[in-house]
Amino acid sequence: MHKNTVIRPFKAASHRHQDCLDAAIVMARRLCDASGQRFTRLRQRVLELVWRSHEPVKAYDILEELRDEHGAAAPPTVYRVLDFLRAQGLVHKIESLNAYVGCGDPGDAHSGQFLICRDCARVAEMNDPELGALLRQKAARLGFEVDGQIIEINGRCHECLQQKGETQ
Amino acid sequence: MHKNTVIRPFKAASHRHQDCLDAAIVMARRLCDASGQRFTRLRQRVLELVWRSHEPVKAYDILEELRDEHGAAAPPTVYRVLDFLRAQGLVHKIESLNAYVGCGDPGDAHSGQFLICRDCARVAEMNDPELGALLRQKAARLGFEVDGQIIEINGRCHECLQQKGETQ
DNA sequence: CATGAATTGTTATATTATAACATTGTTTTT
DNA sequence: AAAAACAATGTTATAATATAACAATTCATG
Repeated sequence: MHKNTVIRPFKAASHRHQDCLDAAIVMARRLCDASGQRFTRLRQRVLELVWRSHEPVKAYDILEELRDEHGAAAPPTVYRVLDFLRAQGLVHKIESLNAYVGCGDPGDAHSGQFLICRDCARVAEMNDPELGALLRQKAARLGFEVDGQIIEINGRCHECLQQKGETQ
Repeated sequence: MHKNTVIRPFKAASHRHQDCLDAAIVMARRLCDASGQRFTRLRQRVLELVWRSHEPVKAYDILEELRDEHGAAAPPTVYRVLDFLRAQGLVHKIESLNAYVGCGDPGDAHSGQFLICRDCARVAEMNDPELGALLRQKAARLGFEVDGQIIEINGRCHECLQQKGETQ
């Protein structure tokens, strides 16, 4: 038995998303408590918004949402909280989209390996040690020492491939 | 004998960079001719600016340079040319930096695998088929079909690691 | 040299992100 | 509990990155 490398799968449309959200919040609170960080109302709310779905969320969408429910709110509010959540490993940035997703396995520090479906826009996360190891190995051949990597894979998820099969 | 996967190496400080530049321009002209695209003066100038060094170049830096030498020039001018050069495979975008680098092997369509030195800011490019294959394999396990990937590796290049050893 | 297509110019604006400083809230010390 | 120290958030302004929409120009080609 080995650890599953898919730490944030493509979930069936029927899944109970509230469970994803709840789990993320519980875990976040636990990690912040453990590391002496404050999991404030604002930070929780932003994390909830990032976890609103399995699609990446834009900073300004979060901002708009906050404005609706919370009055003021300006860009720094959102970016600061996102920076905090990223520093805690609770959220990843998808660089190629300028958007953010909840981490599928916070607590285990990692850079993330993302699968981005071009049809449904959902994002899955892997954390495959073989991939990381191979990358480090290839880099090491050039004398390059790896700190972290950005891996974002574009394509089509299983579900969308099936639907495509049906209609075409 | 196998094809070298390092298609844009970290060059020694002493290398004749003019050769890099010349080679890029010659190759670009050849490829554009072959595919019936026009390698205009503007396109050549932007490509030269991207190849000004082995560090990624920002769109607005190119814009400023164009303004100095060419009068007008507005953002769309630069972005359009960059889009053209990317479409021809002559230039890659480094997503995590919002910056652009010349492709080390134009003509061979690929997404690129970049090594980014956090000390000297230079970028090397690999195109390792094993990496691509492993990624596709891992993705395929989830039923995911890969179109392209973004791989950007942060760390320290050989040269900077050595210098670090000297001074610390 | 007229025409149509591609390229570039121009103006305006959208999107993403940070700097700098003020205020509020929370913990710690006294 | 008051004061000090620190962390978090609010506020205002602006920087950095990118695109939309339409006009003018250039260029191959008939």
